[in-house]
Amino acid sequence: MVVKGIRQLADHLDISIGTVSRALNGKKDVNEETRRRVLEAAERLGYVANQSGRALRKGSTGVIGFMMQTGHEITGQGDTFFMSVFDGVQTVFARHGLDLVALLCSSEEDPDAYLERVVARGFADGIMLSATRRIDHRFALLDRRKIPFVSLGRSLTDVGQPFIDLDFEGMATTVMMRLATRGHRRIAVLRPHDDLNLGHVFVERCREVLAVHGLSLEDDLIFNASPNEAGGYRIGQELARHPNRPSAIAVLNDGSVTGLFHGLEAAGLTPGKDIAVIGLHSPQARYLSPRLTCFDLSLRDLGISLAETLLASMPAYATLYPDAAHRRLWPMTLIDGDSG
Amino acid sequence: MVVKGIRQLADHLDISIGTVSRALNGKKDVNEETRRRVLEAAERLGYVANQSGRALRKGSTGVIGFMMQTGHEITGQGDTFFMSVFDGVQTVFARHGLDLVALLCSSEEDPDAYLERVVARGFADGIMLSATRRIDHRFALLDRRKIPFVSLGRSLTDVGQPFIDLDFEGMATTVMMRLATRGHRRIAVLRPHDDLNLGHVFVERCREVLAVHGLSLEDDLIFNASPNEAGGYRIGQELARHPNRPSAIAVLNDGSVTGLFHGLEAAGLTPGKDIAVIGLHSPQARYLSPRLTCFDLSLRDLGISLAETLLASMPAYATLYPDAAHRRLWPMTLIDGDSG
DNA sequence: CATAGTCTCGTAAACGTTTACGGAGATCGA
DNA sequence: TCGATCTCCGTAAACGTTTACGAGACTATG
Repeated sequence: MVVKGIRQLADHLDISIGTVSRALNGKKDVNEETRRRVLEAAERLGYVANQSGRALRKGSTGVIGFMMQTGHEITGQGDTFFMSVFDGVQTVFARHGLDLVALLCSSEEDPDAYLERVVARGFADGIMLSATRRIDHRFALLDRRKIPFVSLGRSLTDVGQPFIDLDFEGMATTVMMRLATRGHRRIAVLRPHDDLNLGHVFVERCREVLAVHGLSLEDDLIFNASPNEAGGYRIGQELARHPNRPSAIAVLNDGSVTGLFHGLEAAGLTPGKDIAVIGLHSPQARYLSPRLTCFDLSLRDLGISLAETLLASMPAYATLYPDAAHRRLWPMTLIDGDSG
Repeated sequence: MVVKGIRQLADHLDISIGTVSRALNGKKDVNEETRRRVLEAAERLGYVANQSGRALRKGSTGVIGFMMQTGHEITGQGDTFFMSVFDGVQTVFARHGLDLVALLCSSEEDPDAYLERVVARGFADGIMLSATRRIDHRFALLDRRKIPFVSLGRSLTDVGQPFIDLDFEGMATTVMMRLATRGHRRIAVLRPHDDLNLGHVFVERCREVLAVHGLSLEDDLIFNASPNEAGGYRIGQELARHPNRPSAIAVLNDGSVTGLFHGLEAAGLTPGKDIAVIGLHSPQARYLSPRLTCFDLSLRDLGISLAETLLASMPAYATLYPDAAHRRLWPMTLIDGDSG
């Protein structure tokens, strides 16, 4: 048997709905014996408070939305990237009875309009943004709606909200120093869609680091490609027939590495020998040939930090996370491979 | 300026909230001029009906939940697999004002309890299941709660609900026939966690097909592994030192292929030469060395079909999809590669 | 015994929306 | 002119929950 409303549960117990509600919500002014009865009955009859009624009354939904865009391959993150981050986020949220859901915006719908709609509806108590663009209207939009949010990634158009981003500056420094000291003079960069912010941050820092070594990053060695295998393959081919071929390339597109290797090989070049390749973060790095030199980062921990940062900006939870990072660049450590 | 309730919007227009609501919802008994004014004002002031209030009154949320488990690598499908499916699902849902969200169940929470909680709360009007297990209590649970649902995958414990699953029988037939006629006598299978249903369906059909050729599938040639690179690597090593090594292997774990190749190579074996490898469906199939022989399937179309199937089982939409498939095995076509 | 305090519970209002119902005014036909 | 019909709109109830408020029954204290 399944009971449908608090009214039914209350009738069944011969108690008022007020007391039932208080018992279920752990309020103090309810007899322990009564509470036990209520809890037992709720468990046995499968009663769970209705989401809409509860949210309407409390003014909060207990839901946090992580916005993602389907179809489009835009982020450049690999297959299990988000699932690992989510797992970390959940660990934190579970402590507070919050639920994480992924808000899936179709490739046929305008992301800004989608987000505005979802937020205006009061669907979630907080929002997590990813795939942040250089010019990204979502920041101003969320700011106007006064909803707590955090972004996984930076933007030129942010509004002072908290964020966590990979430390692309640190990554650029590490990679360029390594390549320069190993004698590379012409270095290329492969980055995803130009609208995304991360590629710009990376390239900018690369230029600074290279300048110290008296080197520069040539414009014709900055490649954009879809963060998938086909994109990487195309660039591999392009590199091979480049009139003034670089001797190394830094790849921000995780999903492109396999394709890049293959594209190079198809053109007769051996990655790691004819051209050094350094990647960002690939779970399959150890299983490529040659083994990919790339970075290690704990995605689950990143998720935990992301969740804590968001909660710290929500009045109801702020005191619980007094020293959560407000804005943080997530450190990454290089792991040696055979590719560069 | 942003308006927060229908009351404010109504006051601003000097109209009753009833009329405003009717105007916004496209009811007929409202003057066209009035409707125009309401729509214009709502747009300008950024009013969108509150989710909780609307859902509470209407008894439906307009949300469909797709359940996924984070952390656990169990399905073997990556982010891009589901993102493609989601994109198809969305195209259908968008036509009806439905929203798809991914319900993310943490690896620390019991999936059955999680689903029960979400459904009992009335969070969604319909549910999509994936990563279906051989014995999967979620089917009975959803059946008991009388909520429309569809599963991407089969189970021994289903309850007659609609499903769509990959045609593992067809796949098994194609693969085994191909291998047998090419002279392979000892054939292995790599499948994900034993709890999942798909591996059993596949193996069963393999046995039947092989029997026709006077062959059998040896128990010690059926491998289980986590559907990731590490899992594949381990099996690669294991195959190499197998006392009676098979000459071919069918791999259901998409995420394991890279690792498998590497594991074999590390042990001195060349995939496609020393041992034939046929995969399931890998976006990077063309970019591996050797090129992976595997199957092609349109994930976006699968998503469309999945959505239509669900809607067909929901009273409110059933008449719109009179000939949606109730239970369907999704066809897959083999693409030649160099691996087997 | 009177009073104050404590514990427990019931009552009712409120959250924001949709919608059944009915009423006012306009139009129309006889 | 008078119903009848139609168009448009306002009123109020209902959805399921939480919670402020107050009341009744005890207990403690003097």
